[in-house]
Amino acid sequence: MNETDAVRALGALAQETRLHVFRLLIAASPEGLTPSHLAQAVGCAPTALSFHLKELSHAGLISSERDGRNLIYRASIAQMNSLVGFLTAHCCQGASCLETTQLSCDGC
Amino acid sequence: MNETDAVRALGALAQETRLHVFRLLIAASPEGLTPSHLAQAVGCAPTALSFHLKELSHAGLISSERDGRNLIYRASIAQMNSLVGFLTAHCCQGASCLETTQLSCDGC
DNA sequence: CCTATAATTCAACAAAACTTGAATCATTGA
DNA sequence: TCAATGATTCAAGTTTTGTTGAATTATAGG
Repeated sequence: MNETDAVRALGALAQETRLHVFRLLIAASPEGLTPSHLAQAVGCAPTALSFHLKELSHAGLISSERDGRNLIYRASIAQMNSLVGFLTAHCCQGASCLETTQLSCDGC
Repeated sequence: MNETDAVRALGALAQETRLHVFRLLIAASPEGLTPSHLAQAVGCAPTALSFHLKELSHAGLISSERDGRNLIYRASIAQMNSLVGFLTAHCCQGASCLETTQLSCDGC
């Protein structure tokens, strides 16, 4: 994760609908959710949801897989860990800070 | 930290100049840096820097203190910890995830 | 093959964020 | 008190984001 990737990831999360979607996907890990389910859960039009899913996906924070007529979106825990690591690195020049550990999930 | 606060904090960090500034302030914790120093370090006009510092400040990610003619800006480690905690909460419904620890600094 | 469902893409518009230069405020020191 | 320095505010214009409805792609099932 570099500064450019971090800005993109942060920008992807810095929007009410997208943050809501992402947190639903985090909570629904590792099964994932379909766009129809997400659209209903966050109360937004399918077109708008697609736009937001693309933003999250482009930032590497979610991925998708087709299952028949449905798509299944899942949160990318690894990317989230990279982002958190990037944000908390080098505090106090490393002199007096404990580093954070990362999320470690069965099946994520 | 709630969803609204998180969107504001993420939005504050989701911009190249501001992320750069914030990371400089994290690395310079707990001493902090002046706007002149930051403007020179990130290569931006004083007016633009003021705008960005206000965004970060409004999001609670930094704070400032006057020292003569200078202001000294510092990163707010506590707010950063809250944000990271909010982002990583409820993964896998808590079923199979290790939580992250927080930054713990002497003097931050 | 045709229809229905799930989801996306596209183009147009509306809203929010960013940059710039000029003006203003606060502090220091002559 | 006046000039100089550090920093912010304001108003403008530009750019980037987000929303909407219509059209399009992909898949399943009759």
